[in-house]
Amino acid sequence: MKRDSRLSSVLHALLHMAQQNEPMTSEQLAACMCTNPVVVRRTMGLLREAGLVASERGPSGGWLISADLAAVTLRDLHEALGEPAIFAIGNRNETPECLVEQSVNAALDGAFAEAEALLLERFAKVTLAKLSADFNRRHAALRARK
Amino acid sequence: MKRDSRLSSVLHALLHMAQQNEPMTSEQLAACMCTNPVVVRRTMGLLREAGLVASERGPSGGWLISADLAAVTLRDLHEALGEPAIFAIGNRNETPECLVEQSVNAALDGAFAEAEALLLERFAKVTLAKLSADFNRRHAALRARK
DNA sequence: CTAATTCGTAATAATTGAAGTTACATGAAG
DNA sequence: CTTCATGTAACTTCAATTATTACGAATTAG
Repeated sequence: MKRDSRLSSVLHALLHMAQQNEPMTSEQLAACMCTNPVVVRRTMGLLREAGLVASERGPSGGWLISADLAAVTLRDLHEALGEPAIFAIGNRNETPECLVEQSVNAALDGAFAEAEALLLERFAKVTLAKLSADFNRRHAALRARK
Repeated sequence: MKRDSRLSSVLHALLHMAQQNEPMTSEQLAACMCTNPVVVRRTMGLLREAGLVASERGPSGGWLISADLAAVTLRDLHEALGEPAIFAIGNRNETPECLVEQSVNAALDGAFAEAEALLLERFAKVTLAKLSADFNRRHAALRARK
């Protein structure tokens, strides 16, 4: 299974955007994320639908953050991306008649549900503002060492 | 990405095997799991390497559980399968030079590590004996209703 | 108005890993 | 020796993300 890295991608993009107040083009974002402008548009388009970013066309256009960094959490981003499947492991058959499989699924589903709940809780506690602050700390630390 | 359902599969197989004390052939197991005998052999082979099951060739051969059901946990099975990736979501780039990406990865990795730890803890608490007992309860309940 | 820029999006291919299939070798039981 | 079953290699299929190509639509500048 290929892992979905869109959450990581959009975070990367948003933090770069947070560092500068001018619109960034899909091309610029694609360059700093080693991907394709079309992929950027597709993914950022989902964030736009959720009201997290805005896009403008034409020269001097591009993408801008349109929400309060302190109010947007990783969970919001996960939801904006359509709540993709979190686990790469799953049941073979979600609606089994076989009683054995029902027992198996019940056991696995319970464990996965707990882990998912924990993950989403953690996501809900991390705001873009915190991540941006974390980045600025790292940046400052690096410059201090030089 | 296709989800890895091998854990679910082997659990299904093991519980069927636990219900009867004779060896079950790959063909029989494949039939009750709607899959292919070769897939069964490949997957069960991993459990054999971990000492959880034994296989015998020739007529009257097949697969047998060779461990104490009360001692084998879901976590053991997960490990026997080679600890496949649990999450379908991940970072784009595991070793980034970009400081922004480092902040992003640190935040995501922490959350995923916590969720994984919880899941594995849960897995470690579920033994095959418990699952088998759970199945027998369901089976008895169904027969009582009829 | 025209040209350049940038997003919007459809359609298609590449990529990745699990699962399925075919084919044949190996070993055990009778 | 024949039959039955596992052991495995090689290959194909399948599902989902990601990448790419191509073109349309909107906006700005001159």
